[in-house]
Amino acid sequence: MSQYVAQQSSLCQKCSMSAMCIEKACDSKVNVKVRSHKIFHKSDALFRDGERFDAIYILRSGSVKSSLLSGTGQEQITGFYFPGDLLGLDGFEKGAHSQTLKFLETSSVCRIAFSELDAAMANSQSIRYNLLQGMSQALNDDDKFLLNAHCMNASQKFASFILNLSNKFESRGLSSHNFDLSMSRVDIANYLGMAVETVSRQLTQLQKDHIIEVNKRNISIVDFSRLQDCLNDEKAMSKHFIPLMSKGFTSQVSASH
Amino acid sequence: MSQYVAQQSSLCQKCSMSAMCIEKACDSKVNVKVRSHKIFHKSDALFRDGERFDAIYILRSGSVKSSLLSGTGQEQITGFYFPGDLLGLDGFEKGAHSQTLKFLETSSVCRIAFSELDAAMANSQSIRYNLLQGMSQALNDDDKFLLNAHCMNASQKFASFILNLSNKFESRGLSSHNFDLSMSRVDIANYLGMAVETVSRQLTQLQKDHIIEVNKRNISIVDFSRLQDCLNDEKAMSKHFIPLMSKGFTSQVSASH
DNA sequence: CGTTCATTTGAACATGCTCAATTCCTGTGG
DNA sequence: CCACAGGAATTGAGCATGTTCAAATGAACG
Repeated sequence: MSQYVAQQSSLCQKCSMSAMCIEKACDSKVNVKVRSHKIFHKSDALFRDGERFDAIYILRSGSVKSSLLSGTGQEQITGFYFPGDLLGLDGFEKGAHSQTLKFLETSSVCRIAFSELDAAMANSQSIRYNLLQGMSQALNDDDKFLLNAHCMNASQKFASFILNLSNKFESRGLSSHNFDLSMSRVDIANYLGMAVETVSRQLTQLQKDHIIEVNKRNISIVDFSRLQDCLNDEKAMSKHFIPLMSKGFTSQVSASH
Repeated sequence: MSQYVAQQSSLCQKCSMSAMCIEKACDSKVNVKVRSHKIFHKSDALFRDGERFDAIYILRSGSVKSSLLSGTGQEQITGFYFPGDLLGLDGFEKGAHSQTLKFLETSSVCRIAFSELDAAMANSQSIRYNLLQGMSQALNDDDKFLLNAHCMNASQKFASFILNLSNKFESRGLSSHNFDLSMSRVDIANYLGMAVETVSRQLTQLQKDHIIEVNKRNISIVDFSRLQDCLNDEKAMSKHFIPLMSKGFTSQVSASH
Protein backbone atom coordinates (compact mmCIF):
# COMPACT_ATOMS: atom_id res chain seq x y z
CA MET A 1 0.00 0.00 0.00
CA SER A 2 2.60 2.48 1.11
CA GLN A 3 4.53 1.72 -2.02
CA TYR A 4 1.91 3.59 -3.98
CA VAL A 5 2.84 7.21 -4.29
CA ALA A 6 0.06 9.74 -4.35
CA GLN A 7 0.30 12.10 -7.28
CA GLN A 8 -1.73 13.64 -10.01
CA SER A 9 -0.81 14.20 -13.62
CA SER A 10 -2.00 15.06 -17.06
CA LEU A 11 -2.46 11.37 -17.82
CA CYS A 12 -5.45 11.47 -15.52
CA GLN A 13 -7.43 13.53 -17.98
CA LYS A 14 -7.98 10.49 -20.17
CA CYS A 15 -8.82 8.30 -17.20
CA SER A 16 -12.19 6.61 -17.18
CA MET A 17 -12.43 7.12 -13.46
CA SER A 18 -11.30 10.72 -13.49
CA ALA A 19 -14.52 11.75 -11.82
CA MET A 20 -13.09 10.24 -8.66
CA CYS A 21 -10.01 12.38 -8.67
CA ILE A 22 -9.39 15.59 -6.81
CA GLU A 23 -10.15 18.20 -9.44
CA LYS A 24 -13.59 16.77 -10.00
CA ALA A 25 -14.11 16.04 -6.36
CA CYS A 26 -14.62 19.72 -5.70
CA ASP A 27 -17.66 20.19 -7.87
CA SER A 28 -19.53 17.08 -6.80
CA LYS A 29 -20.43 15.21 -3.68
CA VAL A 30 -17.52 12.87 -4.26
CA ASN A 31 -15.12 12.99 -1.40
CA VAL A 32 -12.33 10.69 -2.34
CA LYS A 33 -8.66 11.17 -1.85
CA VAL A 34 -6.28 11.31 -4.74
CA ARG A 35 -5.39 7.97 -6.22
CA SER A 36 -1.96 6.46 -5.81
CA HIS A 37 0.30 5.55 -8.66
CA LYS A 38 3.03 2.98 -9.09
CA ILE A 39 5.52 1.93 -11.72
CA PHE A 40 6.01 -1.69 -12.81
CA HIS A 41 8.50 -3.29 -15.12
CA LYS A 42 8.35 -5.95 -17.81
CA SER A 43 7.25 -9.38 -16.50
CA ASP A 44 6.16 -7.93 -13.15
CA ALA A 45 2.77 -9.12 -12.00
CA LEU A 46 0.16 -6.61 -10.86
CA PHE A 47 -1.62 -9.49 -9.15
CA ARG A 48 -1.86 -13.24 -9.51
CA ASP A 49 -4.60 -15.81 -9.67
CA GLY A 50 -5.87 -16.40 -6.14
CA GLU A 51 -4.65 -13.19 -4.55
CA ARG A 52 -7.07 -11.26 -2.41
CA PHE A 53 -8.99 -8.59 -4.27
CA ASP A 54 -8.91 -5.22 -2.58
CA ALA A 55 -8.55 -2.72 -5.38
CA ILE A 56 -9.11 -2.07 -9.04
CA TYR A 57 -6.54 -0.35 -11.19
CA ILE A 58 -6.39 1.89 -14.18
CA LEU A 59 -3.52 1.49 -16.56
CA ARG A 60 -1.84 4.87 -17.08
CA SER A 61 0.97 3.92 -19.43
CA GLY A 62 2.48 0.77 -20.90
CA SER A 63 0.63 -2.47 -21.52
CA VAL A 64 -0.47 -5.62 -19.71
CA LYS A 65 -1.65 -9.12 -20.52
CA SER A 66 -4.19 -11.01 -18.47
CA SER A 67 -4.12 -14.78 -18.31
CA LEU A 68 -5.89 -17.79 -16.84
CA LEU A 69 -4.51 -21.20 -15.98
CA SER A 70 -6.18 -24.29 -17.29
CA GLY A 71 -6.47 -27.37 -15.12
CA THR A 72 -3.37 -28.76 -16.76
CA GLY A 73 -1.23 -25.73 -16.05
CA GLN A 74 -1.52 -24.19 -19.47
CA GLU A 75 -1.60 -20.43 -19.66
CA GLN A 76 -4.35 -18.83 -21.71
CA ILE A 77 -4.04 -15.14 -22.41
CA THR A 78 -7.46 -13.54 -22.18
CA GLY A 79 -6.62 -10.00 -23.11
CA PHE A 80 -4.17 -7.19 -23.68
CA TYR A 81 -4.71 -3.84 -22.02
CA PHE A 82 -3.61 -0.33 -22.83
CA PRO A 83 -3.64 3.08 -21.12
CA GLY A 84 -7.06 4.03 -19.79
CA ASP A 85 -8.23 0.44 -19.39
CA LEU A 86 -9.64 -0.84 -16.11
CA LEU A 87 -7.77 -3.74 -14.55
CA GLY A 88 -8.82 -6.18 -11.86
CA LEU A 89 -12.53 -6.38 -12.62
CA ASP A 90 -12.31 -10.15 -12.29
CA GLY A 91 -11.96 -9.80 -8.53
CA PHE A 92 -15.50 -8.75 -7.69
CA GLU A 93 -16.88 -12.24 -8.19
CA LYS A 94 -15.14 -14.02 -5.35
CA GLY A 95 -13.24 -11.32 -3.54
CA ALA A 96 -10.10 -12.85 -5.01
CA HIS A 97 -8.54 -12.53 -8.41
CA SER A 98 -9.10 -15.32 -10.90
CA GLN A 99 -6.62 -13.96 -13.42
CA THR A 100 -2.96 -13.04 -13.42
CA LEU A 101 -1.89 -9.69 -14.84
CA LYS A 102 1.61 -9.30 -16.16
CA PHE A 103 3.17 -6.19 -17.61
CA LEU A 104 4.57 -6.39 -21.10
CA GLU A 105 6.78 -3.35 -20.65
CA THR A 106 7.50 -0.63 -18.11
CA SER A 107 4.10 0.68 -17.13
CA SER A 108 2.31 2.67 -14.48
CA VAL A 109 -1.04 2.05 -12.86
CA CYS A 110 -3.41 3.98 -10.71
CA ARG A 111 -4.80 2.11 -7.74
CA ILE A 112 -8.29 2.57 -6.35
CA ALA A 113 -8.97 0.67 -3.14
CA PHE A 114 -12.26 -1.17 -3.20
CA SER A 115 -13.45 0.59 -0.08
CA GLU A 116 -12.90 3.96 -1.71
CA LEU A 117 -14.54 2.81 -4.90
CA ASP A 118 -17.58 1.63 -3.00
CA ALA A 119 -17.90 4.89 -1.14
CA ALA A 120 -17.57 6.80 -4.37
CA MET A 121 -20.26 4.68 -5.99
CA ALA A 122 -22.63 5.46 -3.18
CA ASN A 123 -22.10 9.18 -3.66
CA SER A 124 -21.63 9.70 -7.35
CA GLN A 125 -23.81 8.71 -10.23
CA SER A 126 -21.03 9.35 -12.71
CA ILE A 127 -18.79 6.89 -10.88
CA ARG A 128 -21.51 4.27 -11.04
CA TYR A 129 -21.99 4.92 -14.73
CA ASN A 130 -18.31 4.85 -15.49
CA LEU A 131 -17.71 1.60 -13.69
CA LEU A 132 -20.74 -0.19 -15.09
CA GLN A 133 -19.85 1.11 -18.52
CA GLY A 134 -16.29 -0.13 -18.18
CA MET A 135 -17.37 -3.56 -17.08
CA SER A 136 -20.02 -3.77 -19.76
CA GLN A 137 -17.43 -2.84 -22.35
CA ALA A 138 -15.09 -5.55 -21.10
CA LEU A 139 -17.94 -8.02 -21.37
CA ASN A 140 -18.83 -6.92 -24.88
CA ASP A 141 -15.21 -7.02 -25.98
CA ASP A 142 -14.93 -10.57 -24.74
CA ASP A 143 -18.03 -11.60 -26.61
CA LYS A 144 -16.88 -9.97 -29.82
CA PHE A 145 -13.58 -11.73 -29.49
CA LEU A 146 -15.42 -15.01 -29.06
CA LEU A 147 -17.30 -14.35 -32.25
CA ASN A 148 -14.00 -13.84 -34.01
CA ALA A 149 -12.49 -16.95 -32.48
CA HIS A 150 -15.32 -19.10 -33.78
CA CYS A 151 -16.16 -17.58 -37.13
CA MET A 152 -12.78 -16.66 -38.49
CA ASN A 153 -9.88 -18.54 -39.97
CA ALA A 154 -6.27 -17.77 -39.13
CA SER A 155 -5.76 -14.92 -41.58
CA GLN A 156 -9.02 -13.25 -40.60
CA LYS A 157 -8.22 -13.53 -36.92
CA PHE A 158 -4.81 -12.09 -37.43
CA ALA A 159 -6.02 -9.19 -39.56
CA SER A 160 -8.66 -8.49 -36.96
CA PHE A 161 -6.02 -8.50 -34.26
CA ILE A 162 -3.85 -5.96 -36.07
CA LEU A 163 -6.80 -3.72 -36.91
CA ASN A 164 -8.01 -3.81 -33.31
CA LEU A 165 -4.60 -2.74 -32.10
CA SER A 166 -4.55 0.01 -34.70
CA ASN A 167 -7.91 1.28 -33.44
CA LYS A 168 -6.83 1.18 -29.84
CA PHE A 169 -3.69 3.14 -30.55
CA GLU A 170 -5.57 5.67 -32.61
CA SER A 171 -8.18 6.22 -29.90
CA ARG A 172 -5.31 6.95 -27.54
CA GLY A 173 -3.86 9.57 -29.80
CA LEU A 174 -1.08 7.41 -31.21
CA SER A 175 -0.35 6.43 -34.76
CA SER A 176 -2.83 3.98 -36.23
CA HIS A 177 -0.55 2.94 -39.09
CA ASN A 178 2.73 2.42 -37.28
CA PHE A 179 3.15 0.89 -33.87
CA ASP A 180 5.18 -1.54 -31.82
CA LEU A 181 3.82 -4.83 -30.58
CA SER A 182 4.58 -5.02 -26.88
CA MET A 183 3.78 -8.73 -26.81
CA SER A 184 5.77 -11.64 -28.21
CA ARG A 185 4.68 -13.84 -31.11
CA VAL A 186 4.05 -16.60 -28.59
CA ASP A 187 1.67 -14.33 -26.67
CA ILE A 188 -0.16 -13.38 -29.84
CA ALA A 189 -0.47 -17.01 -30.85
CA ASN A 190 -1.75 -18.00 -27.44
CA TYR A 191 -4.26 -15.15 -27.39
CA LEU A 192 -5.57 -15.91 -30.86
CA GLY A 193 -5.65 -19.64 -30.26
CA MET A 194 -3.19 -20.66 -32.90
CA ALA A 195 0.36 -21.97 -33.21
CA VAL A 196 3.31 -19.58 -33.17
CA GLU A 197 4.27 -20.82 -36.58
CA THR A 198 0.91 -19.76 -37.94
CA VAL A 199 1.33 -16.25 -36.55
CA SER A 200 4.71 -16.06 -38.15
CA ARG A 201 3.32 -17.21 -41.48
CA GLN A 202 0.53 -14.64 -41.32
CA LEU A 203 3.06 -11.87 -40.82
CA THR A 204 5.19 -13.14 -43.66
CA GLN A 205 2.23 -13.43 -45.98
CA LEU A 206 0.85 -9.95 -45.23
CA GLN A 207 4.28 -8.54 -45.87
CA LYS A 208 4.66 -10.42 -49.14
CA ASP A 209 1.31 -8.98 -50.21
CA HIS A 210 2.54 -5.47 -49.33
CA ILE A 211 -0.30 -4.99 -46.87
CA ILE A 212 1.91 -4.44 -43.85
CA GLU A 213 5.60 -4.04 -43.20
CA VAL A 214 7.20 -5.92 -40.36
CA ASN A 215 10.38 -5.01 -38.58
CA LYS A 216 10.85 -7.16 -35.56
CA ARG A 217 8.05 -5.92 -33.33
CA ASN A 218 7.31 -2.82 -35.32
CA ILE A 219 4.30 -2.96 -37.62
CA SER A 220 3.49 -0.54 -40.41
CA ILE A 221 0.13 -0.83 -42.05
CA VAL A 222 0.71 0.02 -45.69
CA ASP A 223 -2.68 -0.81 -47.17
CA PHE A 224 -5.56 -0.43 -44.73
CA SER A 225 -8.31 -1.29 -47.15
CA ARG A 226 -6.74 -4.58 -48.19
CA LEU A 227 -6.20 -5.41 -44.53
CA GLN A 228 -9.89 -4.76 -43.97
CA ASP A 229 -10.63 -7.03 -46.92
CA CYS A 230 -8.91 -9.87 -45.10
CA LEU A 231 -11.78 -9.84 -42.60
CA ASN A 232 -14.20 -10.76 -45.35
CA ASP A 233 -12.07 -13.55 -46.74
CA GLU A 234 -14.45 -15.77 -48.66
CA LYS A 235 -13.47 -19.11 -47.23
CA ALA A 236 -14.78 -18.79 -43.69
CA MET A 237 -18.04 -17.10 -44.59
CA SER A 238 -20.18 -20.21 -44.77
CA LYS A 239 -18.97 -21.71 -41.50
CA HIS A 240 -21.69 -22.19 -38.90
CA PHE A 241 -23.92 -19.97 -40.96
CA ILE A 242 -27.35 -19.37 -39.59
CA PRO A 243 -29.67 -17.42 -41.87
CA LEU A 244 -30.95 -14.39 -40.01
CA MET A 245 -34.54 -14.53 -41.15
CA SER A 246 -35.37 -18.14 -40.96
CA LYS A 247 -39.02 -17.87 -41.92
CA GLY A 248 -41.17 -15.72 -44.12
CA PHE A 249 -38.44 -13.64 -45.66
CA THR A 250 -37.02 -16.04 -48.20
CA SER A 251 -38.73 -14.19 -51.01
CA GLN A 252 -36.77 -11.06 -50.25
CA VAL A 253 -33.54 -12.94 -50.28
CA SER A 254 -34.21 -14.76 -53.50
CA ALA A 255 -35.64 -11.61 -55.08
CA SER A 256 -32.38 -9.76 -54.68
CA HIS A 257 -30.70 -12.64 -56.43
CA MET B 1 -43.66 -1.26 -19.64
CA SER B 2 -47.25 -1.70 -18.64
CA GLN B 3 -47.09 -5.20 -19.95
CA TYR B 4 -44.96 -6.12 -16.97
CA VAL B 5 -47.15 -7.30 -14.11
CA ALA B 6 -45.98 -6.51 -10.62
CA GLN B 7 -45.89 -9.56 -8.41
CA GLN B 8 -43.72 -11.36 -5.93
CA SER B 9 -43.12 -15.06 -5.61
CA SER B 10 -41.05 -17.78 -4.03
CA LEU B 11 -38.77 -17.75 -7.07
CA CYS B 12 -37.44 -14.45 -5.82
CA GLN B 13 -35.67 -16.10 -2.93
CA LYS B 14 -32.99 -17.42 -5.24
CA CYS B 15 -32.72 -14.12 -7.03
CA SER B 16 -29.34 -12.44 -7.07
CA MET B 17 -31.01 -9.07 -6.75
CA SER B 18 -33.43 -10.08 -4.03
CA ALA B 19 -32.05 -7.37 -1.81
CA MET B 20 -33.92 -4.94 -4.00
CA CYS B 21 -37.27 -6.54 -3.46
CA ILE B 22 -39.97 -5.58 -1.01
CA GLU B 23 -39.34 -7.98 1.84
CA LYS B 24 -35.77 -6.89 2.14
CA ALA B 25 -36.61 -3.30 1.46
CA CYS B 26 -38.09 -2.96 4.92
CA ASP B 27 -34.95 -3.71 6.84
CA SER B 28 -32.60 -1.57 4.85
CA LYS B 29 -32.42 1.88 3.38
CA VAL B 30 -33.47 0.50 0.03
CA ASN B 31 -36.66 2.05 -1.11
CA VAL B 32 -37.47 0.37 -4.36
CA LYS B 33 -40.81 -0.77 -5.63
CA VAL B 34 -41.51 -4.38 -6.36
CA ARG B 35 -40.15 -5.63 -9.63
CA SER B 36 -42.37 -6.52 -12.53
CA HIS B 37 -42.52 -9.91 -14.15
CA LYS B 38 -43.39 -11.07 -17.61
CA ILE B 39 -43.76 -14.35 -19.48
CA PHE B 40 -42.12 -15.02 -22.85
CA HIS B 41 -42.37 -17.92 -25.24
CA LYS B 42 -39.93 -19.88 -27.35
CA SER B 43 -38.19 -17.76 -30.03
CA ASP B 44 -39.42 -14.50 -28.49
CA ALA B 45 -36.75 -11.86 -28.12
CA LEU B 46 -36.26 -10.10 -24.80
CA PHE B 47 -34.36 -7.41 -26.70
CA ARG B 48 -32.40 -7.11 -29.90
CA ASP B 49 -29.08 -5.72 -30.97
CA GLY B 50 -29.39 -1.94 -31.20
CA GLU B 51 -32.43 -1.49 -28.98
CA ARG B 52 -32.28 1.16 -26.32
CA PHE B 53 -31.08 -0.07 -22.96
CA ASP B 54 -33.34 0.95 -20.11
CA ALA B 55 -33.44 -2.07 -17.83
CA ILE B 56 -31.67 -5.19 -16.75
CA TYR B 57 -33.48 -8.45 -16.21
CA ILE B 58 -33.23 -11.50 -14.05
CA LEU B 59 -34.28 -14.80 -15.53
CA ARG B 60 -36.81 -16.43 -13.22
CA SER B 61 -37.59 -19.60 -15.16
CA GLY B 62 -36.80 -21.10 -18.52
CA SER B 63 -33.68 -20.41 -20.57
CA VAL B 64 -32.27 -17.89 -23.03
CA LYS B 65 -29.49 -17.62 -25.55
CA SER B 66 -27.57 -14.44 -26.27
CA SER B 67 -26.09 -13.79 -29.67
CA LEU B 68 -24.08 -11.33 -31.67
CA LEU B 69 -24.06 -10.63 -35.39
CA SER B 70 -20.83 -10.67 -37.32
CA GLY B 71 -20.25 -8.17 -40.10
CA THR B 72 -21.39 -10.75 -42.61
CA GLY B 73 -24.68 -11.46 -40.90
CA GLN B 74 -23.60 -14.61 -39.15
CA GLU B 75 -25.07 -15.27 -35.75
CA GLN B 76 -22.68 -16.17 -32.97
CA ILE B 77 -24.19 -17.46 -29.76
CA THR B 78 -22.29 -16.01 -26.83
CA GLY B 79 -24.04 -17.72 -23.96
CA PHE B 80 -26.93 -19.66 -22.51
CA TYR B 81 -28.66 -18.39 -19.39
CA PHE B 82 -30.68 -20.09 -16.67
CA PRO B 83 -32.85 -19.03 -13.73
CA GLY B 84 -31.14 -16.53 -11.46
CA ASP B 85 -28.85 -15.18 -14.19
CA LEU B 86 -28.64 -11.47 -14.92
CA LEU B 87 -29.58 -10.45 -18.45
CA GLY B 88 -28.90 -7.27 -20.36
CA LEU B 89 -25.55 -6.33 -18.83
CA ASP B 90 -24.26 -5.62 -22.33
CA GLY B 91 -26.33 -2.44 -22.43
CA PHE B 92 -24.36 -0.34 -19.97
CA GLU B 93 -21.58 0.29 -22.45
CA LYS B 94 -23.45 2.37 -25.00
CA GLY B 95 -26.89 2.78 -23.57
CA ALA B 96 -28.07 0.35 -26.23
CA HIS B 97 -27.94 -3.40 -26.39
CA SER B 98 -25.21 -4.98 -28.46
CA GLN B 99 -26.62 -8.48 -28.18
CA THR B 100 -29.90 -10.16 -28.98
CA LEU B 101 -31.55 -12.35 -26.37
CA LYS B 102 -33.91 -15.08 -27.49
CA PHE B 103 -35.83 -17.46 -25.30
CA LEU B 104 -35.31 -21.15 -25.85
CA GLU B 105 -38.55 -22.12 -24.13
CA THR B 106 -41.39 -20.53 -22.20
CA SER B 107 -39.70 -18.40 -19.58
CA SER B 108 -40.30 -15.55 -17.20
CA VAL B 109 -38.11 -12.60 -16.38
CA CYS B 110 -38.02 -9.94 -13.75
CA ARG B 111 -37.43 -6.45 -15.02
CA ILE B 112 -35.47 -3.78 -13.16
CA ALA B 113 -35.55 -0.37 -14.76
CA PHE B 114 -32.13 1.22 -14.95
CA SER B 115 -33.30 4.27 -13.06
CA GLU B 116 -34.47 2.10 -10.19
CA LEU B 117 -31.28 0.11 -10.26
CA ASP B 118 -29.21 3.23 -10.11
CA ALA B 119 -31.16 4.60 -7.17
CA ALA B 120 -30.81 1.29 -5.39
CA MET B 121 -27.07 1.28 -6.00
CA ALA B 122 -26.77 4.69 -4.43
CA ASN B 123 -28.56 3.51 -1.32
CA SER B 124 -27.53 -0.05 -0.80
CA GLN B 125 -24.11 -1.57 -0.50
CA SER B 126 -25.48 -5.05 -1.01
CA ILE B 127 -27.02 -4.02 -4.32
CA ARG B 128 -23.69 -2.64 -5.44
CA TYR B 129 -21.93 -5.82 -4.39
CA ASN B 130 -24.47 -8.06 -6.05
CA LEU B 131 -24.37 -6.25 -9.34
CA LEU B 132 -20.60 -5.96 -9.50
CA GLN B 133 -20.33 -9.58 -8.48
CA GLY B 134 -22.78 -10.64 -11.19
CA MET B 135 -20.96 -8.68 -13.85
CA SER B 136 -17.59 -9.92 -12.68
CA GLN B 137 -18.86 -13.47 -12.82
CA ALA B 138 -20.13 -12.97 -16.37
CA LEU B 139 -16.72 -11.64 -17.30
CA ASN B 140 -14.91 -14.56 -15.69
CA ASP B 141 -17.23 -17.07 -17.30
CA ASP B 142 -16.51 -15.56 -20.68
CA ASP B 143 -12.79 -15.78 -20.10
CA LYS B 144 -12.97 -19.37 -18.94
CA PHE B 145 -14.96 -20.22 -22.00
CA LEU B 146 -12.32 -18.58 -24.14
CA LEU B 147 -9.69 -20.72 -22.50
CA ASN B 148 -11.73 -23.77 -23.39
CA ALA B 149 -12.29 -22.60 -26.93
CA HIS B 150 -8.57 -22.27 -27.54
CA CYS B 151 -7.06 -25.13 -25.57
CA MET B 152 -9.53 -27.91 -26.13
CA ASN B 153 -10.37 -30.18 -29.01
CA ALA B 154 -13.92 -31.07 -29.97
CA SER B 155 -14.46 -33.88 -27.46
CA GLN B 156 -13.03 -31.85 -24.60
CA LYS B 157 -15.16 -28.86 -25.47
CA PHE B 158 -18.25 -30.98 -25.65
CA ALA B 159 -17.57 -32.78 -22.36
CA SER B 160 -16.93 -29.42 -20.75
CA PHE B 161 -20.22 -28.11 -22.12
CA ILE B 162 -22.20 -31.02 -20.67
CA LEU B 163 -20.46 -30.82 -17.31
CA ASN B 164 -21.06 -27.08 -17.12
CA LEU B 165 -24.74 -27.60 -17.74
CA SER B 166 -24.80 -30.31 -15.12
CA ASN B 167 -23.23 -27.94 -12.59
CA LYS B 168 -25.64 -25.17 -13.43
CA PHE B 169 -28.65 -27.41 -13.00
CA GLU B 170 -27.32 -28.80 -9.75
CA SER B 171 -26.70 -25.35 -8.31
CA ARG B 172 -30.31 -24.56 -9.08
CA GLY B 173 -31.58 -27.57 -7.22
CA LEU B 174 -32.23 -29.70 -10.29
CA SER B 175 -30.81 -33.07 -11.23
CA SER B 176 -27.18 -32.98 -12.21
CA HIS B 177 -27.27 -36.36 -13.94
CA ASN B 178 -30.43 -36.06 -15.98
CA PHE B 179 -31.62 -32.97 -17.79
CA ASP B 180 -33.11 -31.68 -21.00
CA LEU B 181 -31.19 -29.52 -23.43
CA SER B 182 -33.34 -26.52 -24.21
CA MET B 183 -31.16 -25.59 -27.17
CA SER B 184 -30.89 -27.27 -30.56
CA ARG B 185 -27.81 -29.08 -31.84
CA VAL B 186 -27.24 -26.19 -34.22
CA ASP B 187 -27.18 -23.79 -31.27
CA ILE B 188 -24.73 -25.98 -29.38
CA ALA B 189 -22.49 -26.23 -32.42
CA ASN B 190 -22.57 -22.51 -32.99
CA TYR B 191 -21.82 -21.80 -29.34
CA LEU B 192 -18.92 -24.24 -29.18
CA GLY B 193 -17.56 -23.14 -32.52
CA MET B 194 -17.88 -26.41 -34.34
CA ALA B 195 -19.99 -28.02 -37.06
CA VAL B 196 -23.36 -29.55 -36.21
CA GLU B 197 -22.09 -32.84 -37.49
CA THR B 198 -19.29 -32.78 -34.98
CA VAL B 199 -21.73 -32.21 -32.12
CA SER B 200 -23.78 -35.12 -33.31
CA ARG B 201 -20.72 -37.34 -33.49
CA GLN B 202 -19.68 -36.36 -29.98
CA LEU B 203 -23.07 -37.37 -28.65
CA THR B 204 -22.96 -40.64 -30.52
CA GLN B 205 -19.47 -41.43 -29.31
CA LEU B 206 -20.18 -40.65 -25.65
CA GLN B 207 -23.22 -42.88 -25.84
CA LYS B 208 -21.28 -45.71 -27.46
CA ASP B 209 -18.77 -45.43 -24.62
CA HIS B 210 -21.61 -45.65 -22.09
CA ILE B 211 -20.65 -42.31 -20.60
CA ILE B 212 -23.97 -40.64 -21.29
CA GLU B 213 -27.35 -41.68 -22.60
CA VAL B 214 -29.08 -39.55 -25.18
CA ASN B 215 -32.77 -39.44 -25.90
CA LYS B 216 -33.57 -36.64 -28.28
CA ARG B 217 -32.86 -33.64 -26.10
CA ASN B 218 -32.69 -35.54 -22.84
CA ILE B 219 -29.24 -36.28 -21.48
CA SER B 220 -28.40 -38.76 -18.75
CA ILE B 221 -24.89 -38.75 -17.41
CA VAL B 222 -24.10 -42.39 -16.64
CA ASP B 223 -20.42 -42.14 -15.79
CA PHE B 224 -19.38 -38.80 -14.35
CA SER B 225 -15.76 -39.69 -13.75
CA ARG B 226 -15.15 -40.81 -17.30
CA LEU B 227 -16.85 -37.67 -18.54
CA GLN B 228 -14.45 -35.69 -16.38
CA ASP B 229 -11.60 -37.69 -17.87
CA CYS B 230 -12.56 -36.41 -21.30
CA LEU B 231 -11.41 -32.96 -20.19
CA ASN B 232 -7.87 -34.26 -19.75
CA ASP B 233 -7.76 -36.00 -23.08
CA GLU B 234 -4.06 -36.41 -23.88
CA LYS B 235 -4.02 -35.07 -27.41
CA ALA B 236 -4.73 -31.42 -26.77
CA MET B 237 -2.45 -31.06 -23.76
CA SER B 238 0.63 -29.85 -25.58
CA LYS B 239 -1.17 -27.25 -27.65
CA HIS B 240 0.03 -23.70 -27.09
CA PHE B 241 1.79 -24.88 -24.01
CA ILE B 242 3.68 -22.24 -22.09
CA PRO B 243 5.77 -23.51 -19.18
CA LEU B 244 4.68 -21.71 -16.04
CA MET B 245 8.10 -21.05 -14.59
CA SER B 246 10.06 -19.89 -17.52
CA LYS B 247 13.26 -19.08 -15.70
CA GLY B 248 15.22 -20.42 -12.76
CA PHE B 249 13.13 -23.47 -12.13
CA THR B 250 14.27 -25.75 -14.89
CA SER B 251 16.28 -27.80 -12.44
CA GLN B 252 13.13 -28.83 -10.60
CA VAL B 253 11.48 -29.88 -13.80
CA SER B 254 14.36 -31.93 -15.09
CA ALA B 255 14.97 -33.41 -11.64
CA SER B 256 11.52 -34.95 -11.59
CA HIS B 257 12.32 -36.50 -14.93
C1' DC C 1 31.87 -14.47 -29.17
C1' DG C 2 29.01 -18.01 -27.35
C1' DT C 3 24.74 -19.20 -25.21
C1' DT C 4 20.02 -18.57 -25.09
C1' DC C 5 15.74 -17.13 -26.59
C1' DA C 6 12.66 -15.54 -30.37
C1' DT C 7 11.33 -16.08 -34.90
C1' DT C 8 11.08 -18.12 -39.35
C1' DT C 9 10.59 -21.79 -42.75
C1' DG C 10 9.54 -26.37 -44.70
C1' DA C 11 7.10 -30.85 -45.02
C1' DA C 12 4.05 -34.41 -43.26
C1' DC C 13 0.08 -35.34 -40.80
C1' DA C 14 -4.44 -35.08 -38.25
C1' DT C 15 -8.50 -33.00 -36.68
C1' DG C 16 -12.58 -31.40 -37.80
C1' DC C 17 -15.15 -29.25 -41.84
C1' DT C 18 -17.82 -29.71 -46.11
C1' DC C 19 -20.90 -31.99 -48.90
C1' DA C 20 -24.34 -35.31 -49.76
C1' DA C 21 -27.59 -38.61 -48.52
C1' DT C 22 -30.52 -40.83 -45.13
C1' DT C 23 -33.28 -41.25 -41.03
C1' DC C 24 -35.96 -39.51 -37.52
C1' DC C 25 -39.53 -36.03 -35.52
C1' DT C 26 -43.16 -32.85 -35.43
C1' DG C 27 -46.87 -30.72 -36.92
C1' DT C 28 -50.53 -30.05 -40.35
C1' DG C 29 -54.20 -30.95 -43.37
C1' DG C 30 -56.95 -34.15 -45.87
C1' DC D 1 -55.92 -41.46 -38.33
C1' DC D 2 -52.73 -41.44 -41.76
C1' DA D 3 -50.02 -39.17 -45.29
C1' DC D 4 -46.99 -35.77 -46.21
C1' DA D 5 -43.91 -31.93 -45.80
C1' DG D 6 -40.26 -29.48 -43.47
C1' DG D 7 -37.03 -29.30 -40.13
C1' DA D 8 -33.69 -31.57 -36.99
C1' DA D 9 -30.35 -34.95 -36.39
C1' DT D 10 -27.31 -38.57 -37.91
C1' DT D 11 -23.88 -40.89 -40.75
C1' DG D 12 -20.20 -41.53 -44.20
C1' DA D 13 -16.27 -40.09 -47.18
C1' DG D 14 -13.07 -36.82 -49.02
C1' DC D 15 -10.59 -32.80 -48.25
C1' DA D 16 -8.46 -28.41 -46.30
C1' DT D 17 -6.71 -25.76 -42.76
C1' DG D 18 -3.70 -25.32 -39.47
C1' DT D 19 -0.90 -28.16 -36.24
C1' DT D 20 3.24 -30.77 -35.17
C1' DC D 21 7.88 -31.75 -35.66
C1' DA D 22 12.41 -30.59 -37.09
C1' DA D 23 15.87 -27.56 -38.41
C1' DA D 24 17.86 -23.11 -39.53
C1' DT D 25 18.37 -18.35 -38.87
C1' DG D 26 18.40 -14.04 -36.40
C1' DA D 27 18.65 -11.07 -32.31
C1' DA D 28 20.04 -10.14 -27.55
C1' DC D 29 22.76 -10.23 -23.62
C1' DG D 30 26.42 -11.41 -20.72
